[in-house]
Amino acid sequence: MANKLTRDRIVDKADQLFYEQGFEHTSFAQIAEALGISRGNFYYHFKTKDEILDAVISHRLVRTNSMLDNWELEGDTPADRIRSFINILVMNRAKIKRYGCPVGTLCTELAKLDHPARSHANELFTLFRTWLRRQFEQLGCSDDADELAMHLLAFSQGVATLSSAFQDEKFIHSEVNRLDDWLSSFTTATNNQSEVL
Amino acid sequence: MANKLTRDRIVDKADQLFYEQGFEHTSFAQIAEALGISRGNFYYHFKTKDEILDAVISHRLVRTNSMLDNWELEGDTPADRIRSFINILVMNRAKIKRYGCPVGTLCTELAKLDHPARSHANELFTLFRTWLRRQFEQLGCSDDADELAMHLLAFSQGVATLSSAFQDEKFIHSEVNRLDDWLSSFTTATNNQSEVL
DNA sequence: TTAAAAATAGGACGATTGTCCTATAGGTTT
DNA sequence: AAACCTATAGGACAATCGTCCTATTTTTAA
Repeated sequence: MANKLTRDRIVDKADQLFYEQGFEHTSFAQIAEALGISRGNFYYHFKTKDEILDAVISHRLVRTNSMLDNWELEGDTPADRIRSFINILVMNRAKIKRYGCPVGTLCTELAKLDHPARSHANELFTLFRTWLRRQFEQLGCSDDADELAMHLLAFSQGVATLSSAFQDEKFIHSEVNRLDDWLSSFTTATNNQSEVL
Repeated sequence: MANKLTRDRIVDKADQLFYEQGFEHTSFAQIAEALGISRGNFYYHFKTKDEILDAVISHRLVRTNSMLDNWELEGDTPADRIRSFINILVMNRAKIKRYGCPVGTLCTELAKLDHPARSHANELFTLFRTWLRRQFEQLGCSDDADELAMHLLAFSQGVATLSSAFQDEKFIHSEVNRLDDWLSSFTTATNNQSEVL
C-alpha cells in the first residue's frame, strides 16, 4: 500500500505548512511541490482543499489524544499531569515563538474564514479542556474544575500569542514558573482537606 | 478635499474587513465593492495592498493612543485605569466572540505570513504594554511592573482566543471578575506602603 | 501472462488575485 | 475661456488559485 504512504505524507506536510503559513496561505501546488508529487496525484488522494483540512485536524486529534494518554500514564499525581501540559509551552518554545500555538492560530483563522471545519478544529480545544478538567477534579477542585481548566487553557494561549509577537522565549519561561507556583497553591492550601481522596 | 474623505473611508472599511476576515482573505475588489468605488479609484489612493495595511495599522495606533490618553484622564487611580483596560474585554465581547482580539489576530496572521508590516503591527502590543507598565509602576509595583503588564496582556489575549473558540461570552465575564480580584490584591496588600504616593 | 485496479503525471479550465494603464469627469487656477 | 490638477472609472495584464480531466505508469489479482 504505497497509497497509504503518500496520503500520510500529504497530511503530514499539510499539517506542517498549515501551521507555519496558515491554512489559506498554503496552496495545493505548494504542498505537492514540497513532497515532489504532481497536483494530479494530489487530487487523487484529496478531492478538495477542505478535505485535506479535515484530515489534518483528525490527525491532530489522534495525536493529541495519544499525547494526553501518555501524560496520564507517566504522571503520578494530577499536579504532575497538569505540569506536563504546562511544559509543552517550554518544550515547543522555538516553534511557538515563530508560529504561535498550533491549535489557537488554526481556530482563530477558521473563525475569521467562517469555515465549515471550524467546529472540528475546536474539538482540539475541547480535548484539552476535558482532560484538564478531569485532572483538576482529581486534584480535589471538583466545584470549579472546568473554570480552572479554561483558565489554564486561556493563559497558555496568551503566553503563546505574546511570545510570538515579542519574539520572546524568556517570557515563556517566566510565565511557566508563575503557572507552576499557581498550581502548587492547589496542592498545598486548598487541597488539604481533599487530599484524602 | 473629497480626496481625504475617500481615503479615510477606504482605511476604515479595510480596517473592519481585515479584522473580520483577516488581511489576506480580504481583497482589493471586496473593499472597493463595499464602498461602491472602482478599483481604479482605489489604486489612485493606495498603490499596493501593503500600503493599505500600513495605513490601517497607523490608524489603529492613533486610535489606541487616544483611547489610552482618555483612560489616563478619566481614571482617578492606577487601578481604575487598569480596570479600563480589562473592561474592553467586556465592552467588545460580541465582536471578540466572533472575530477574536483585533491586535492579537492581526499580529498572529502577519507572523505566519512573515509580512514586512509585522513589526509595525506589534507596536500596537507595545503601546498597551508600556501603558500598563506605567500604571503598575504608579500602583507601587515598580520592580515587576513590566512582568505584570505582560501577564495581564497575555491573559486578555487568552480570554479573547478561547471565548472565540467556544463562542462563550460568559467566560469573558467570569475571567474579567477573576482579573478584578487579582488586581484588588495589589491595591490592598502590596500597595499599603506605596499608597502614600 | 494477462486483465483489472490503483496510483501518478501533467495539462486545461474558469475564476480571482494584485497590479497597472488609459480615458474621462469635476473643480481650481490662471 | 483655457489650461491644469485631482479624482474617479473601467478595462487589461500576468500570475495563481482550486478544481477537473485524460493519459500513462505501477501494482495487484486472476
